[in-house]
Amino acid sequence: MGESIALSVPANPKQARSKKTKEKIVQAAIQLFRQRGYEKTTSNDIASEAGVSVGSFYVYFTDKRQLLLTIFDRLADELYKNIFDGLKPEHLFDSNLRRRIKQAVANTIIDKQKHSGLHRVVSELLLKDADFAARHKAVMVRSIAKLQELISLADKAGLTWNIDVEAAAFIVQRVVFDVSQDYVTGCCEFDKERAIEALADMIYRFVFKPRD
Amino acid sequence: MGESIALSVPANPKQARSKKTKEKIVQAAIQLFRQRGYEKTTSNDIASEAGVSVGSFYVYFTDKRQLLLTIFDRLADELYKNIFDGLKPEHLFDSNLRRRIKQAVANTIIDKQKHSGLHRVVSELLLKDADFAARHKAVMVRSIAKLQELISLADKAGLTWNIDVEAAAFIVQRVVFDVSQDYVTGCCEFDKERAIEALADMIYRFVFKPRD
Amino acid sequence: MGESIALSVPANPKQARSKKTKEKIVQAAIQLFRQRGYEKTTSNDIASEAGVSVGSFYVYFTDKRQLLLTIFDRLADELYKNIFDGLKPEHLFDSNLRRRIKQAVANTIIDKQKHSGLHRVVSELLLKDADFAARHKAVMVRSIAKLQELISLADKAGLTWNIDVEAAAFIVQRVVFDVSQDYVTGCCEFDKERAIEALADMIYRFVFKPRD
Amino acid sequence: MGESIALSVPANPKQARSKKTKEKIVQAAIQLFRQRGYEKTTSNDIASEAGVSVGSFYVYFTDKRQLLLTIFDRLADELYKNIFDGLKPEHLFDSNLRRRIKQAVANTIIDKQKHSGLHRVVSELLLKDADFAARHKAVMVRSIAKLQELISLADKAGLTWNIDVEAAAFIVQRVVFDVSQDYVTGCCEFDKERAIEALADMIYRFVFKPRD
DNA sequence: GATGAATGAGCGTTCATTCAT
DNA sequence: GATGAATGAACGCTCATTCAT
Repeated sequence: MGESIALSVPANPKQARSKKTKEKIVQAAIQLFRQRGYEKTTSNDIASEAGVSVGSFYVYFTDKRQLLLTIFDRLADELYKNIFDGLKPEHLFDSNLRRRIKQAVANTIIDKQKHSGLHRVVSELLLKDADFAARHKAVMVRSIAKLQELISLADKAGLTWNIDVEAAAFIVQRVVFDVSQDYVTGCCEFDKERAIEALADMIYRFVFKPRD
Repeated sequence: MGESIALSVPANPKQARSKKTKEKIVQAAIQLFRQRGYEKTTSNDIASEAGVSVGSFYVYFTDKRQLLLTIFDRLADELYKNIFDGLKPEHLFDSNLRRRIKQAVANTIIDKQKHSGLHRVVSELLLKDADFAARHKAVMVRSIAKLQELISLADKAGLTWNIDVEAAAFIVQRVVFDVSQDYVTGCCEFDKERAIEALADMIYRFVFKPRD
Repeated sequence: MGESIALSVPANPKQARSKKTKEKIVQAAIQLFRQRGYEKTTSNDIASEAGVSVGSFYVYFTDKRQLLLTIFDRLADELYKNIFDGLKPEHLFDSNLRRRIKQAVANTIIDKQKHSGLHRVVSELLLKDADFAARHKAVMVRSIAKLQELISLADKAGLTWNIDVEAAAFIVQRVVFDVSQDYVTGCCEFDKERAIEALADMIYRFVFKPRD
Repeated sequence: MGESIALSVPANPKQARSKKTKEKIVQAAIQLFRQRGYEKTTSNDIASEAGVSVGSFYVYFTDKRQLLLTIFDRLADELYKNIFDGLKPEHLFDSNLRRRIKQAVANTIIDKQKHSGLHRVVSELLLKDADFAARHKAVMVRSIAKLQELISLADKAGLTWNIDVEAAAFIVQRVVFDVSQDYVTGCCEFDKERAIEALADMIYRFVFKPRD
């Protein structure tokens, strides 16, 4: 068809080139950040790895930090969705709630690992960069609030132990995110499948009374 | 006694002065690391804060990194003791096991907070420095092994659910250390007392069957 | 007439377009130089302000410097005319010679102020660029020669004190150009009208004997 | 004498070395600024010319600009003194007032030439750096005020023409400083002695009525 | 001719480290 | 041992200029 020909000949070939270059830089950055961390990766390194000049780097990004800040927001959104899309209020009454919890835990770990290099780098900045820390905190607070909503519902439905709902939401969120992060930092190695199982068990037994 | 004489009149006054200088440097480093983090603290800053010359700094330490490595080892040992000194095999059969667990959790958080600045700094390096990462991992592995020993005992005594002992040890250790670390990085703020309570509950319910 | 046809239908429309593009660049350069000075105006800025590509900039000008050099020549010619068109040998015997002098002084100051931004920029380069300095010097020398011619005539006609004609020409030229430049650089602020009056008085009393 | 021995063995040889290094940098800066101007002289160039490392440059000066700012203040003070130390109110009634004026003019030119390279460089910055411009303006204003004081006195004593005292002070100051600056920028070359003579004549005839 | 993405030498600056005193 | 002036490699970043389209 004529249309497919039109698609294969982009309106503006220059913009396509730009996009490609930008992507080359992003990919090079991800790779180097993964290998060396944020600080030890220089903008010259990134450009060189991407096969472009330093000048090009600064055409597309104001600096190293801004590159990462942008990526961070994307990551955070994706992660949030991956976790909570499979964890709706109605699921609380499912017979397979436990499996759902396990799935949410697994999703968190899997998602973090998928972008392992970036999560490492982000956490490197979290400790030094107030902006990163603030954004990260906001994401955590949002997740905790979401969990609290769910647990609170379960609580009202008499599904849970007599617990401190706020504290439970806080702890559960921390526990899942932190262990996921551990798999990212590589600070410990334990069979992922068994760890997920244990984590899900722990959360389930902590919050919910045994059913039937 | 000869010993007390030796202590009050050091055989070598120079060595005493050395030790004092070294300690001044360490203390200055701790203070500055706490305030500014590792990267933003220069060796000149440390020397200047300690009231010694940069030259002296390099007499006692090969570099900034080695100084931190030393500090790290001290920290790790102290933390390990604080946690496990109150958690012996015999405690498993105590009626107040739960309180013991809570105490161990509290100890971890308190200890980390006591040296909050340093833990931050160490975690800054963990992500970039293989040596730090390795030492840190070793400490984690050691803690996990210790926990596994305890849980295994409990398991054999029929105190626990039918659980994956290894996975449980791993998860419990991660959970406690990570949440403690969260209080260090300031990534989230929740009333410590309630968090400790929740964490202890979670661990207890996860591992142990309800008693009578 | 053929001429009017030629004007309304240019032989080569491309050349007309070229000229227009070139002029757009020149105007953009003038505006930006005025606002930011020479160094702080990049060639990318100029092209962008002119609404053309950097590439086009380099089609019409070898570089930023050459652009300014062109502008400089225009400026210098215009200034020279403004001053000396009202100062002819025959005016020396006019009864209103003093008014003529005042007018020449005023013209110099007014002309410089009209292109104030550009004169600033030119003087920025004068100190660093030998070519600019040389051209500027040539203009000065030409002005001094013109003045010397006039003063020499007056001298021969017995209108002046017994003065060093060459030195007088030199000083008078410097004085007028320099004070004009002061109003350009904004290094001092004094009511222009009174300054012009004073300057004219000074020159008149210096060179000419009182008349009648 | 013991004292001379003490003097030849400075209390702190390190401070002497520092001072020497700093001076080497200043001298190198002056030389290079002279040759290439401010912008074209890099801090690396200065360090290299001074035979020290870039690091040393930044030990003694926060940056290139601060180096020049410091020097500027010194220059300005010295110049002010050189001019006005020989031009006191009482001199107005001297029979050799004209010689005094000539001397002040000569001092200005000579002083500027003595530090010719620096004055060039300062004037380079005057056009781009608000701080420099402001400081320079302040010096000019101070000089004009001083001159106005003198001319005003002469005016009250009936020594002058019926002139606009403020305008006269302004113009005289500008004229002298600007012509001096011309000798610094090298924008014109005329025998200095004759130029000074002419300038002094001009000022004298402009302000003062002929004396007997 | 016109475009604008790409270039890369070179800038100002920092700081871990050395070494003459 | 102690000092601190000196070092210089290496960083992040700019911008005049080129050249494939």
